[in-house]
Amino acid sequence: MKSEPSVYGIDDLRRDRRTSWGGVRNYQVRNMFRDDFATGDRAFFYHSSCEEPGIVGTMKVLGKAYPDPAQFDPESEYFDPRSRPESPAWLAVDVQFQRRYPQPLSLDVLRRHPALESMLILRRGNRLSVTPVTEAEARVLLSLAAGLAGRG
DNA sequence: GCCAACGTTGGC
DNA sequence: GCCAACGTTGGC
Repeated sequence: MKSEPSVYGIDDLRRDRRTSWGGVRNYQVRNMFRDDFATGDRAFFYHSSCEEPGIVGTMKVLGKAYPDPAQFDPESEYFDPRSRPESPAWLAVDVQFQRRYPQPLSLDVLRRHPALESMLILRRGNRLSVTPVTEAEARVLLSLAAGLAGRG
């Protein structure tokens, strides 16, 4: 799950302990929230548009997706006048802070790893702020992350 | 339903 | 700031 640290980063999540991951206005992501997210799922936190893009930690999904309240709030930048409460267009999920890596798993490192070659988030032109990670990819990422800790 | 124009994203 | 790449929009 991708976010710009200048907007909301891993340190913000660590401080808040948990947050509503909303404001996503993309139908593919909406569908993933709706169909693929389950309580207890784990997710990687990715920093984009920053000095060192990469995976900076992990979090846990706290429950099923629910209507993103911001879509009904005219004051919100995520307001969607076409959305109706009886058929909400956009969803959000609650996530809980789990871990912050001592240093980011940099985009460079991720790109160099053959086992991560087909990860969607690394694909050129990827537009999705939430992308699936396979079991095998997750294992590789977690072991790379474990390696980071040692270098402290 | 097509498709060009447009806006946004994100790495560099 | 640039630019490639994509999703969305809207005219037809």
